[in-house]
This record gives sequence, C-alpha cells and structure tokens, in this order.
Amino acid sequence: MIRKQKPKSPAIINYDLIVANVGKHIALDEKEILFFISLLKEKHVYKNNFVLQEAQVCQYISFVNSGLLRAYYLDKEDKEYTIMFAVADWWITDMYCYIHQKPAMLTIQAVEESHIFNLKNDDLEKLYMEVPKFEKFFRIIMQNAYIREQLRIIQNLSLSAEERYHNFLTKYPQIAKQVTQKQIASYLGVTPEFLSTLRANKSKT
Amino acid sequence: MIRKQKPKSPAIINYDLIVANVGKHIALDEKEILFFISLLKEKHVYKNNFVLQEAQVCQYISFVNSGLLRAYYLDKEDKEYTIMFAVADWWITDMYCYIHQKPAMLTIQAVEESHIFNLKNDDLEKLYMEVPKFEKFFRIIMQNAYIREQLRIIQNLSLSAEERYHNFLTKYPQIAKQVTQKQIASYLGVTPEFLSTLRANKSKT
DNA sequence: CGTCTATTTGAATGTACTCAAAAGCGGTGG
DNA sequence: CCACCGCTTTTGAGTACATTCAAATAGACG
Repeated sequence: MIRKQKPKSPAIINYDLIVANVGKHIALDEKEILFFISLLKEKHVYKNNFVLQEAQVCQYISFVNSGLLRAYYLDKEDKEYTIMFAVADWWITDMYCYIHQKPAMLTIQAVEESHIFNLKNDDLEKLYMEVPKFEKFFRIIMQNAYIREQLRIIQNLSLSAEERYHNFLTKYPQIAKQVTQKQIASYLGVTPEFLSTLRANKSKT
Repeated sequence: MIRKQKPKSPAIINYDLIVANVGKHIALDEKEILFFISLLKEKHVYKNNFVLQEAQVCQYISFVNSGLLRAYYLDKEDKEYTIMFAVADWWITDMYCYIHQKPAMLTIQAVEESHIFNLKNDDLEKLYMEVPKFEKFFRIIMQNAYIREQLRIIQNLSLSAEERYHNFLTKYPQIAKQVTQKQIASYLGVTPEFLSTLRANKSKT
C-alpha cells in the first residue's frame, strides 16, 4: 500500500551534493552553477511511491540527493526484474524513453523516502546549448553506465547465481542491507525461493 | 588456425563511411573533418586475427569500415562469452580498459576479413580539446550503447533461451548468417548443444 | 493486535548443462 | 579434384541447477 506522509523538512534546498557530483568531471563557474540549479526540480518521494510508472512518458532524469530508488521491468505476467538501484549521488532514469520521449518500459519506485532532483529532457537540451561542458559531463556518465552494464552482462553470462549473489554483497553492501531479498533476487535473475536456499546452504558451510 | 593473407587492395583510403557516421550526430566543417581523419589509423585485419587480446592494454577504439568483429570474454575455464558483434558502421572497444588504460578483459577478433579505423585514447582526448563537438558525438554513442546493454539485460532476465534466439534472428538477421551457431550461443548465454536442440524443436513445429 | 508481505522449507518438475559419439562441412594439401 | 583433417553441429543419455507450487513461519507496520 502506498501512502503519503508529511515531508519531514525544510524550505532550504541544499545543492551541495549534486554540484559536487558534476564537479567531479567538469569545472563550472558560479554563473553556470546557478543556471544548472535553476533547471532542477526538487522532489520528495515517500517510501513505495513512484518516480516513474510504466507506459507514462519519462520526462526526467533524476539525481538522488538522499534515499534509495529502484528501477524495474514488469513482464506480461507481472514478474519484476530489477534493472538498477540508485543510492545518494547517483543518476537514474529510463534512458531510452527519456531520450526518445517514448512511454516508459521501466518503473522507478522509492525503496525508502528519498529526496531527488529532476531534470527535464528539454531543460537538458537547453543546458547543453548554454553550457556545452555538460556534454562532456553526460558523456562520462553514459560511458560509466555503459561500462557497468557491460560488466553486469559478462557476470550474468559467466557466473553462477551463488557467485552473482556474493558479488552483489561485496559490491553493494549498503544496498544489500536496505532492500528486500526479493528485490535482490530480481536483480540477480533468480526467484526469491532459490535465493533463500542459496543463503541457507552458504551459512551451513 | 590463424593465417595471414594478402591484402586485397588499394592505397586509397575511403573515409566516407566514418565521416557520414559522425555526421549523423554532429555537423563538422572541412577543417574539422581533416583533423579527425588525421588521427585515424587504418588497419586490415584478416579472418580470425586479433584486434585486441586479453591482458594487453586496450589502446584503440575501432570503427568498422567493412567486415565483422566480435568481442568476447574468456573465463578461467576458457569458455567464451560473446559480448558484442560489430558490423560495418559500428564502433567497438573494451570500453573500460580503453578509458582507464588497463589490461583488457575482452578479446576482439575478426569474424571475417575487416577494414577498420583505430582511434587512440590520447588522440581522442586531443580531439575533444580541438573539436569539443566530439564530446556530444561520443555522448550520443555512449548513450546508445548504454541503452542497448540495458535492453539486453532486461531480455536476458525476462526471456527464455528460445525467445532470446528468436529476437536475435529478428534483430540481427545479417549477423546471424555470418557467424557460427556456437558464437550465437555464446552471445545468448547457452551452450551450442542446447541451441542446436532449440533449433531442432523449432523446425518441428 | 491483526493483516499483509517476505522468507523459509520441501516436493515435484523443467530447463539447460555435461559428456560422449556420430555426422556434416570447409579448407588444405597432395 | 578428391581425400583428409579439424572444427561445428547434431543427437542422446544422464545430471544439475533453478523453477513452480504449496504451506508454514517470521517480520513489518498501521
């Protein structure tokens, strides 16, 4: 059940994290920072609420300022396949649908209460025009995303479910604590029942 | 067995395809085109010869002008997992190792005699400095690569081997004709024996 | 406290793998 | 041009990994 709660908090928006995120790859002056920030729409998302739902056009790319989001694909039988988790300091969207302004294949939902900054597709285009350095920034973001997905493909092809689970725990220990086993199972590509037996076997050793 | 053959051909290099490829996303003037071309190293690769071998540092991103390349990962047991095929008009590299100048995880090999243009990592950096529009170009290339890999992950998670095979035939009919079933199997994540039985069942229907 | 969902456990089943052997195919050398 | 060699593909038997279904238990949250 999805329920609204009151925002915990304040009118003062802190852009430090997102500005630092951009600053990792490109150097911006004060004016450019202000322009960038002016394009962001901040949003609170309560636990289990949706940032994006299947079939609706994906308007935004989201930067997670705090909290945790999950993107998943639903097949015809309503089975969930987790495509990615996004913790603080990460960007997330349904890239294909964001770029081509098509109905989304993915659902993006808050695993826990989150604070995000949304950037609209046409505002991003404006940003590229005004501050071309952002082409470089998103070139690097896309490059890293590509590399990550390719590594995931390699591991999905070459490792057993048990090895993939172990990798996940090692690579994302924090996420592993915050999400359900069912969600981890759907990220690894196994059923929750099977993940449960894997864990049982493991602790026996 | 890997064997050298004589180059079929000519001293005149035709850059039309690669220039048109870049032209799909950014507009270049004559001077910029010439600078870009000056950075390319053209190479013939004979059938079954290597463009990149595991553990050697990946220096180049390659544009396939003609022919067909295949990138694969070898696990500790020497099993092959095909990561991608690249036909004419495609770019291919071990992105992680190219960007970070680390020893390659992937092997890139010519499925058939190919003619490629190589772009060295530091020449690409020069290109970004001289013609910043290329940031946009590679932003789009990376973005498309990311979207493709993500779609592949979704399909690997949610579809059966048979559906994946059918998708492959539909999406890449030309590649399907040029590569062995063993290579397709290793792309789909099944054994060649199993792919063979899938095909047998299919034709029975 | 009660309800809903996640997790565990187990039995039966199915999908895909391993191993082995035979048949097919393409390239090479005689 | 034909025969052989090596690799790919097919086929089949036995096995392993992972799923489905069902039911019981545990946990989270209003």
